Amino acid sequence: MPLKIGELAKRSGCQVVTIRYYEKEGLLPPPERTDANYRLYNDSDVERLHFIRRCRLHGMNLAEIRELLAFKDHPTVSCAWINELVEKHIADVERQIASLQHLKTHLETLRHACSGDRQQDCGILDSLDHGSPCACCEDEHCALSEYQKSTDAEKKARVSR
Amino acid sequence: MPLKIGELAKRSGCQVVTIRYYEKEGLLPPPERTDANYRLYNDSDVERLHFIRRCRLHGMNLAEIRELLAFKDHPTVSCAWINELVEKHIADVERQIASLQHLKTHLETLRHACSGDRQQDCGILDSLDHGSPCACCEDEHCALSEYQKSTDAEKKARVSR
DNA sequence: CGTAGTGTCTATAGCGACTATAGAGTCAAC
DNA sequence: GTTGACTCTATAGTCGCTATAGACACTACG
Repeated sequence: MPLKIGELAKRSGCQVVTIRYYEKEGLLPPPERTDANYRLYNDSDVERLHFIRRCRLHGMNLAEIRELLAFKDHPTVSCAWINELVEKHIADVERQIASLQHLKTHLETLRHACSGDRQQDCGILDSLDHGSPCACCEDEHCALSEYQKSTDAEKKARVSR
Repeated sequence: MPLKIGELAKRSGCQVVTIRYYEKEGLLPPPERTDANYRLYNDSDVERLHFIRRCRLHGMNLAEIRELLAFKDHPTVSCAWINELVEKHIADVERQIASLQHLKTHLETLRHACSGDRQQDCGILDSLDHGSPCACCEDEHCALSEYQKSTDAEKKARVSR
């Protein structure tokens, strides 16, 4: 018994609009329709959507998922590249963690820079104004500025809600 | 001696278009102009832009930076809320780190799921198809799905390049 | 039978912080 | 005078959704 889009949304934990969006983006095939033009999904659609959501949870972007789906549909070559994809994501995640940990030490330095309750000469503002965030940031290879650069890749592999 | 926009970009490490964007967004005041309508920046603009970039590096979004700048320009109230802002960012960053570390364990499980070199029955694809990513994700409070939710806030405080 | 409430449809615009592109003007050096 | 680097404005694109508007479909209740 086929599902309407709302039921599929409930089962997959994503929103109705997101399902339609995946269809528009070519990740889900155009489903059958009722006489009233309502979308009808079958078991293979349910599985495909779950696959997509799992991939998103693993930080993959839609282009990568499209590739994986194409391979699933027509596994013509070796899957070695999938290993590489996963390795790449692990490396990405490690880089993000390192950057965030560094960022955290910076923020903690900031936190102790001001006692609060001041109308002027707030130590935090001073620090944001003049201080280099920490000694390591004096040189070119500050992890915090690396963090900036890393976010492009990061942005592309983001899951929201 | 005032700077043209390209020189300011070099000094601040951000791009020309980004500077114009900050002006459009009201973070930088409209600068003076040459007869040829080129923007001219003075020392206080340089400082202000550095302040903005440092804040961005600390993961603050443009709305927060606008608030900080307004306070810097007219420090009429206590700066206690700045401490709160920093605390909030630390908590955010901690949440992001936890989510990413969890994501990493998931990806590492995936990595060992397939030896590669297969045309069919790739273990990684199987795992993405059917497996729940890890035992902890069987219940409702999986950190990985928390990761999904956290990214809204995260997205708002992102620095790219 | 009407109607209220929910679900679905399409199309379009908005989010955040930029980034890219087009087409035109400016300036310095050769 | 012409090449190349720089600047200007205005507009559209990025990513993965999310929100909105206006219309149609379906079900339950009186």
